[in-house]
Amino acid sequence: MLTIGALAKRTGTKVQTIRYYETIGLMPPPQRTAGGQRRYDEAELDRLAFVRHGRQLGFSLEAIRELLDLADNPAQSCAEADSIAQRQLKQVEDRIARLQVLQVELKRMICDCSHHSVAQCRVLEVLRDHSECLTDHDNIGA
Amino acid sequence: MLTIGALAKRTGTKVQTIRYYETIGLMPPPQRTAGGQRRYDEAELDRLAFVRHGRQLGFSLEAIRELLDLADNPAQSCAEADSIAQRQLKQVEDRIARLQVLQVELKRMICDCSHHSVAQCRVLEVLRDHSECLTDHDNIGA
DNA sequence: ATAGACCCTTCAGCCACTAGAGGTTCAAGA
DNA sequence: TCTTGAACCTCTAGTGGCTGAAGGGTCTAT
Repeated sequence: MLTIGALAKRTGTKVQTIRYYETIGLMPPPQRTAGGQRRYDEAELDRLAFVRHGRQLGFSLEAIRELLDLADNPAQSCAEADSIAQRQLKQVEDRIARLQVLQVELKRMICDCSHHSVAQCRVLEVLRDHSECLTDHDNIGA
Repeated sequence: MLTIGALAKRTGTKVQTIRYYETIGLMPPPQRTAGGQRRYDEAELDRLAFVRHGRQLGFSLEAIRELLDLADNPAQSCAEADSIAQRQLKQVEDRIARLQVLQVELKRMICDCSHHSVAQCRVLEVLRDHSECLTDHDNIGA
């Protein structure tokens, strides 16, 4: 039986995060000692590893929840798991594309700016200039 | 004089976001009509455009705040603006690299999984399997 | 028996917004 | 001048995915 700290160490998770997963119902309530401390078994370690690996791949907790449901009912077709992964891949590819646009623009900003005064600083100029704005006004934060 | 709605439209920002920027001190408190509505001029439009462009380039609001301070004091060297942009470029490049790793792994998951039953589903299998875990346990969320 | 490493709950905070409730003001048309 | 209704106002709460801290309790080795 693992303490929460041991489980945390073995999965590369913080203790608080494991408790957080429990409060949102992603991890089941584990056994407790007489004194009220959590004790975990191998099945729970597997489940947490699944969750963490999904997070590393960029899946949202909601997507992971769906995948866990699928894994719990293995009789169905895997088409749904496939489509969740497809959605995720598309998101990742979109993000890469957008970041590459930014990369180009940042490089252009930087290489033109070599320690002149702020007044002619290319970095600030580019940020100020509307005409050099990216046209995509949406989807900022992702 | 622009209403907040007009300003929002011209900068591709939501009205609430502009008010939010004001509460956190990123935008100055604007003039008000007798009835208490906000009215903006061109200088404020420029400032907001600067902020939004910075956001599109992935700068944090804190970084943008620093850049605005620099822009307000144009006598100094631009070395600092440069280094903010350098930091930002490095972050962007890190993100791209990590996303490309995920992209490869997701593609591998998907192309091996063509509508078999969940029991042999590659998507779920990959998520379950420790040995195929990414080694990088940190830096999940970014 | 005691030390101290670990665990518990609860609450607040992070970032960058976004949404909604419930009310007020403005500008254009009749 | 009056009325309509779109746009504005403040305030509060919620999002996702955690993280940190306060103020305690428990477990285990010595």
